[in-house]
Amino acid sequence: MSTLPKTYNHRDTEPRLYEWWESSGFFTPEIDWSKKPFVIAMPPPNVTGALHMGHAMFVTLEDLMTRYHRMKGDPTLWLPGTDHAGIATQLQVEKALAKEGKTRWDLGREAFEARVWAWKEEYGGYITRQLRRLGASCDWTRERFTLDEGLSQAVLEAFIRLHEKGLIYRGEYMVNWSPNLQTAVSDLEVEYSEEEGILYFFKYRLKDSDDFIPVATTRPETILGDTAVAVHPEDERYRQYVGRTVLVPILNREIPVIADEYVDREFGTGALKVTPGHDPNDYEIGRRHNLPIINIMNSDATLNENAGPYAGLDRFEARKQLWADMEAAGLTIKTERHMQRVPRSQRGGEIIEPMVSKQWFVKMKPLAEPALEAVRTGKIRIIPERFEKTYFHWLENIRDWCISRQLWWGHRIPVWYVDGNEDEYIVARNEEEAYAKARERYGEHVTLERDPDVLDTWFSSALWPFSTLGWPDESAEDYRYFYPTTVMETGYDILFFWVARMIMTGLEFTGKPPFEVVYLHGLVRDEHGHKMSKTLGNVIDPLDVVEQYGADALRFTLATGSTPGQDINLSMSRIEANRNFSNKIWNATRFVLSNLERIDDAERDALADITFTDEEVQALPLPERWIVSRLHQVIAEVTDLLDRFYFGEAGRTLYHFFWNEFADWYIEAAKTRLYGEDPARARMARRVLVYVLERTLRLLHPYIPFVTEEAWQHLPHTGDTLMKAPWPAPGLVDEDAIERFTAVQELIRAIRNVRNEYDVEPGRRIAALIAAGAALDDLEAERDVLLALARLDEDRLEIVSEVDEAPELAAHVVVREGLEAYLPLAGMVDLEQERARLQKQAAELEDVVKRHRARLANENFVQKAPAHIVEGARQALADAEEKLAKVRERLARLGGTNT
RNA sequence: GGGCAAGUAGCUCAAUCGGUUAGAGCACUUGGCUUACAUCCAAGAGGUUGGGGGUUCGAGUCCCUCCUUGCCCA
Repeated sequence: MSTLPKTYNHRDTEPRLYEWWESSGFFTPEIDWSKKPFVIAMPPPNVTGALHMGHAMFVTLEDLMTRYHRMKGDPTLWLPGTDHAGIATQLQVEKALAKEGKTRWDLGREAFEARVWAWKEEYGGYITRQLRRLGASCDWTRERFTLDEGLSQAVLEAFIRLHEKGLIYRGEYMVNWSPNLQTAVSDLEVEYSEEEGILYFFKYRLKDSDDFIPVATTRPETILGDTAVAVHPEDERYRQYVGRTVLVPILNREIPVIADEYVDREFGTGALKVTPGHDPNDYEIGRRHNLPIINIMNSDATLNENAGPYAGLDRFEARKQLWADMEAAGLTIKTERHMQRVPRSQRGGEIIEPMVSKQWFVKMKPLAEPALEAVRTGKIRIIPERFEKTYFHWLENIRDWCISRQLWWGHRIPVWYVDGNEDEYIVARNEEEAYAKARERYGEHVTLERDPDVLDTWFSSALWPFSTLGWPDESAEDYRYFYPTTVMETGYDILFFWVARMIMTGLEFTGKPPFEVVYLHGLVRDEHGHKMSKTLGNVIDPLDVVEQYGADALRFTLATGSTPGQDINLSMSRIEANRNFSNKIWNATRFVLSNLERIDDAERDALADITFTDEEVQALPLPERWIVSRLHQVIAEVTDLLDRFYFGEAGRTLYHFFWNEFADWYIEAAKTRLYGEDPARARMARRVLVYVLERTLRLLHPYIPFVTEEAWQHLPHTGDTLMKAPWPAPGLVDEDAIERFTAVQELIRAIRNVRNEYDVEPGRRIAALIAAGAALDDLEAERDVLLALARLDEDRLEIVSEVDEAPELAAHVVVREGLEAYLPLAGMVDLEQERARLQKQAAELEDVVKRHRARLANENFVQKAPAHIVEGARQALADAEEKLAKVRERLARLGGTNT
């Protein structure tokens, strides 16, 4: 033991233990068909991403659940993996190529894909190694990647089945176009920001007239794609123009004036230009009125030939030019500053252009219905509950999902076009099958060309809980045993992106909800609630924290510092405090070990698998009966809290128990036995120390796996690893012992308090006369504890049932009914000071008495409140009255005015 | 415009879906290296729970309203 360092060293310990756990196969569950497994599918991080606090958060919570259930004896699988992250990864590789002065087009599709795979091989291990540093006890032998052979099969199967059901279709619709990425993105991948822009007012001149309709727009370049001007049917100002023809500025194309109720008469001029090709609302209007759609933009957001003289210009350049030309032509009216919602790409941040384009979509309504039902009926429970509302609202208003992406990195859409005709196509599992089908339908000489697009990454993620377990092979053992999974734990920010879609696909393809519980955690923010961002420079790197304070400290902070669905502001001081907690555990263990150094083998063996029967607990002295009972209470409490997903509360309960009860009180009390004369008592104390410590390590292990395992390995134990030690079973709780030891604690605290108030040096032993009342036997028996913890003088400690003649020059404390102490602090007690002290106390007690009297005087309270509450109030009142009487009595004796 | 959340000690957070002295950690004050730990120990101070109104015997907790901040959706 003397070899154990004074401070716990997480830097050496954590990697060493992790390597040992993993190489020992502790993370891999054993399939036992007689038991229901506990399963979590890890939210797959981007394969080439870097670890951030969000990952640390999910590792903390999922590992906590995983370790807890594993110790409870459930076959537990936490299945890890990574996501190919189409856009993000492709961008990274394109960036690397750019440094060589190349684009993906220079390489060609095949070479580029090879390049991305090489990139994945090189950097793909980073993130998973980082997850290991946090202590993630997931089963790496089952690690999956969304582009794996198996998962790709699942994607194919899902696409084909949805297509066969008519739930996948291809069509030309308004989509969100990212000019930077040159791909369509889904509605969810667009964010709207409030920004100041300019509202441009201009004239729509009528054909064959000098008259004009004033129109306002935020995007003048779209004028070139206008196919109508719309006014409200009841708008007196413009009614006369409905049905007439106006001329598109500069182009002089003829377009109609139409009436539509959509038009907001209050906005701008009350007349709306309609660009069905480049605005979602206008697109709808266009459909209602059968307006032609003119696309004026190329995929890189330069204008195309439909823009006439502006063809080839960038969208913003064209805006300037066109406006200048219109000014010259006298068609402009004015410009105004204007707050507008700008659609920006969730990824790159560039302005998204609404554009009509041919894409693949999933029809969502039929999928959404069962998903709504599953949550409504409670087959899936969302924690915290309030997110159910958000979930319902989104699914009830769901729109079709654009799943095609004009990228090269991802699952290629399994569609082949026939003889260059995009309207004729074959859906197949591979080219061979596609040709076979095509030949059957179109004859021997058919040629096929595969759709160049890939699927949205979320399409494959949506299948994650079952694709990772072997689906579509429903006979796969893993699929049969581990599916459906138990808990889906992730951030609330991807409730729509991911969780809802998993539920929809799970129900659609497996007929079962993919999990029972959705547990949503909040975002990790900086100390003052700001979102961590590189530009703000407030990013806290989990790896730095792990290096400085240890993974345990970070985990405990994340686990206890938040409630579900609530953002957490991560404070370094809290992490430091939790690092200190690890150290506390370490040192308590060192203390216990130091007392096991000289014991014989028989005793050591007996300590290895220690339990206490109810009879044994009852036979223990008071402090031991107290701490063991408290341990048993804590076991029951923490187990219950964990089962109800109250991870923060359970963690805090353990922290408090370990530090403020076990370390601060029991260890101190145990010293009187360990250093005393009686070897049997010392042996008894060792048993209790080891028992309580070992069980508490088990309870804490899911939170702080490293320090607990390391400590446990040094203690006498059975089994290889704490990871697999059984979750502690509750035992006898002696409420009476808890109550009586609490009285002892109160007495000691009261004496300490007086010592402090009178500035007695901590080392000095003082005399005491204790009127113990009902506590007489306990105090007699635990005289040593009293002496040690209150620092009393052995020769001048008198414990009696009642005091007849109270000493004059002594500080007086009333602990509770019948329990008082007189401390004749030789030469230190000043009567004036003592009177003042007691008077202050009396005043406080009077307050308490008054409050309880008032409550009990209330008829309604006594009648309506539950009996135990009323009884509690009566008890509290009696208590306070008794104490007050004693204090007053003492005051009277000291000759103080009894105020 | 609609929805949701948050507002509690100087700071960061709790308070287990109504029960009475609102708890921690950090910071602060006083005193201590007491043979596990100064990453420590003992004692202490610090709150009208954002404002106002209501329901109730009883409200941080439920209802209404207003203010501030953040998020989601249109």
